[in-house]
Amino acid sequence: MIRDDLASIVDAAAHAAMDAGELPQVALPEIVIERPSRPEHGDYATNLPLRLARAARANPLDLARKIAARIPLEGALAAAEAAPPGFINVRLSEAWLARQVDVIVASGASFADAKLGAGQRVQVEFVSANPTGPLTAGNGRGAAIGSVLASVLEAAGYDVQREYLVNDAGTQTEAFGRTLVARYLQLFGKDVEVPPDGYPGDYMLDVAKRVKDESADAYLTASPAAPPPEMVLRGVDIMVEEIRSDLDRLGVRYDEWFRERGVYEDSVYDEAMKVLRDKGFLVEKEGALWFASTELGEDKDNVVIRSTGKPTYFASDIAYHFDKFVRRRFDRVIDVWGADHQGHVSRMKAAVEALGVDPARLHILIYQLVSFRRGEELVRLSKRAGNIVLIRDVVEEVGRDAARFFFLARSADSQMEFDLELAKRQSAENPVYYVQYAHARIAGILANAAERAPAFDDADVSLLQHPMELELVRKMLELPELIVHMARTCEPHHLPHYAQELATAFHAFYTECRVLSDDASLTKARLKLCLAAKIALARALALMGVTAPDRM
RNA sequence: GCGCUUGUAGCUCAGUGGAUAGAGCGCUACCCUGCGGAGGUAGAGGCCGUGGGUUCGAGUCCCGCCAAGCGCGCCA
Repeated sequence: MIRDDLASIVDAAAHAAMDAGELPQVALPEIVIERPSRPEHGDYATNLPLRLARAARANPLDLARKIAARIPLEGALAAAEAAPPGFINVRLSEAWLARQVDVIVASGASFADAKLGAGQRVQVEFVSANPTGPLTAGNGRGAAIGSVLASVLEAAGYDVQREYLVNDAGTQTEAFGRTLVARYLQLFGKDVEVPPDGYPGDYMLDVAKRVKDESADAYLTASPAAPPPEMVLRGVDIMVEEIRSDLDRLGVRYDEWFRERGVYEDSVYDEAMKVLRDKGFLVEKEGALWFASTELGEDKDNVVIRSTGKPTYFASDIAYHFDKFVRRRFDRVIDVWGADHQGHVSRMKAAVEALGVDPARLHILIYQLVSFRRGEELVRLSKRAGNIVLIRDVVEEVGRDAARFFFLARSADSQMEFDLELAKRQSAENPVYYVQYAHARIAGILANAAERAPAFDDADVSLLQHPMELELVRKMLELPELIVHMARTCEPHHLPHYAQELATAFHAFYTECRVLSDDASLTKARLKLCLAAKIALARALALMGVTAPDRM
């Protein structure tokens, strides 16, 4: 990648200047290559001279001149100029830029792939909402962030596994089971109330009906106080099917649906607890067993086994992470959690550390909650309230593509307000259509060309010299850099903005430069440029899980 | 009270310590006898919450304050 190459070129130039005695021998800081915001500052810039000035006790502009003079102008590089107060601005060769069209077309669907991950195994776990109800619209944000982050990591060269943790154990599952039994018995005309801590939503009636259809009166003697385990499991399975289909509507797929119950059945839990016990992290107080997280700098300890003898959710989460790191040996694990879980981040990291795993291998990505409104009316999100917005409703209202684009376009750190009415009303003005339109427009031109223009495999791309043509190429070349940046920072929200900029660059080119003309050579070159732009747009859209239509 | 996150254009939001802070929507004025006008061009609109500090340089880093969201269970 040109940006990384440039860093080593600058590094070499600085060393060459030192060896020549033009600047004192000092340790170089990390070479930062940035993209200047103003075009007259070139394609890339480095502030190395400014950072070096103090140690070298020299004028930064002077340093810039000396280092710039030693940057070889060959291949991709056309100019390296010192600029006050001490930048080196680098300009790419226009001939080289034009040649990249051939490179992009040749790489096809793998355009912008990077090797950052070097095949490391990464797990991205996201959504993992309790299977006690259908997914809420708020879960959609986690789904969009998690799935796109996974795709980005894949593009960056990681071996990625997408996982959903199904919480099929614990108190909430028990409440779900009690509700299921109550609803089931009601179907037989029995006078049984849904327990106060249960789930009153109508969907539980549907679950109960399915259980009744499948098992008839097999559970007629069951009591809400003691739900039959296999009945609860069947109910959970039905709920998971629903969740799976909700996610499918959003275009989200998983490699693994991991059952929380599994950590108890497969001795993972016992092993994880043994590790903690052996290391002295488990202490008994007040009749319960605690994880001594204070020893790792936490401000308080946390219960892992209740005085009733039952493990807490934290205990199974510890076992679950033991499974991820020790059993399944992922190099890195990324958990995508909603802000309501943010209080668990540091204790989870402490637990992982206590298990003997470097906590840096665990990245917990917190996204702020989404609030929904319809015009002026605020919509409360609670599975127990009737007024809930489901992800399937959002997808139905605004469409999968717009929903994903919208959820994705904001940084995970910022809260977002989703006005369903606005999203629906403005759907034609939604940026996602702008991007898709650019793709469809290119597809239209290429289809048109297939009929009345010659094949362009042998196009001479060196004819691409118009500023708009080169601007479009520059924008395409940002994608590989962006993928690496997003993979490093776990920030997929840059993708929608990039896609929009790329679409703008294409529209600008299209307005300025006629593609199909009497000039056969230029027509071929521009058709090839169009194809390259289509490839780049399609890749950006594919990473977002948004369709790239040929017509709309 | 303590912790995490946020505060940038009328609205929704971008902005890897750099050079004159950006986009979309909305608003104003333009551009169709040629490939898809779901397009393009131009303009108005900003004490980047606030007060200090670090730095050659701060929207970006540090501290205080104000405001908002979310946490602070032997729930998950």
